[in-house]
Amino acid sequence: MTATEPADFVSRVLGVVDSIPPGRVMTYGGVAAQLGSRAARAVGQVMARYGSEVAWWRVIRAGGHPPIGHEAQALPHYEAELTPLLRSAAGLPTATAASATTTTDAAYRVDYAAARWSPT
DNA sequence: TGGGTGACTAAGT
DNA sequence: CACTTAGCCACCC
Repeated sequence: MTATEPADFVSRVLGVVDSIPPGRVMTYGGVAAQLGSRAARAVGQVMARYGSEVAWWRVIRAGGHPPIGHEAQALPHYEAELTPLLRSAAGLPTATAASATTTTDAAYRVDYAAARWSPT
């Protein structure tokens, strides 16, 4: 009921994410692009609310960094799916203290160049 | 109905 | 490559 149908964006985003095969990753912007929108942030919001039911770890940011606040949670998932990963600084974390401000601080990164997947 | 937030992106330094 | 600033879109209260 109501005018807004929950199957507008949420179901569509979840559908695309669920459509991503194991060992592959897609950026928020890529998922949003499949929906015909550029609301990469909205996709992240949907994931935060309903992502619990989908492979959110298969969805990463443009730079190849995993979702903020969930890097440690996604890491074991990537290893389980054999997703191509890259160690920060070629294996040795710079350990240059914490960035503090926004952005990530993950000690690893996803090889989006090799794991990026595009829908047929 | 309106305002604020955010699992983002791109460009510049 | 990493950090900073500005822009955009959809969802939540």
